[in-house]
Amino acid sequence: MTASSLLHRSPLPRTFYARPARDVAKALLGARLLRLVDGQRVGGIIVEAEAYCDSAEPDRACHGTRNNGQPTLRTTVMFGPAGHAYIYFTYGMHWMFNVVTGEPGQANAVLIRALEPDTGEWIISHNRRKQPRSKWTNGPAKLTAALEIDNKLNGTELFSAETVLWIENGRAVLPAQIASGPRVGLGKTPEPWFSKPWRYWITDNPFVSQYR
DNA sequence: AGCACGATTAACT
DNA sequence: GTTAATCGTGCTC
Repeated sequence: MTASSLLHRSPLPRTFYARPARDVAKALLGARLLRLVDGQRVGGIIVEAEAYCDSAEPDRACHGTRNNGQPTLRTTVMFGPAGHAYIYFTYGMHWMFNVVTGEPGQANAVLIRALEPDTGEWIISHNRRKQPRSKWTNGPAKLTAALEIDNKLNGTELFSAETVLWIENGRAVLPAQIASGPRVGLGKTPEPWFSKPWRYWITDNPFVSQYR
């Protein structure tokens, strides 16, 4: 393998993201999330994702619904154009990676919850040392730690030619292999939002997050 | 100005 | 199964 092939990028186009979050979440299963770290590609196959703010009525689980549905310093990117990275800090220590979907002015987004690592695994193993490979990227904050994704990448254009963070075509996933269920970690979110089946994952994939 | 909690994780018992 | 870690955000007073 040559040095130039290591740097090759073929990101999904902006138009891939410009549709409802649930459609994007399902289409992302099997795609490969990649991050350039010290000139090396690091990442894996997306195996679990959740849709937020994808309904006519305000999704009470969605950050974009807070502050009376108006953008804040934190959520501005969510309200912007599709194909950008919305990255936020939570629980005092964790970063979460989302892709912005839909039309500008709406706060649609998809949370990437788990990857099957397949690229630059020596870098992932360093970032996730002390953990077994099965737990390197099987959770939303685990994968950001593994791929060195933090606030410096908030707002990144995932489709630009020079991006250091992008998603490309990966593995084919048939509709029959996609499972769905309620989103994880919604806490006090009221019904019906608590139970909306807007979490999608690849059936039987061992890197899907474990706990509820 | 103060406060409760979060789109979680790892290390406990 | 239970709990500490750790702090920015949005909401209430």
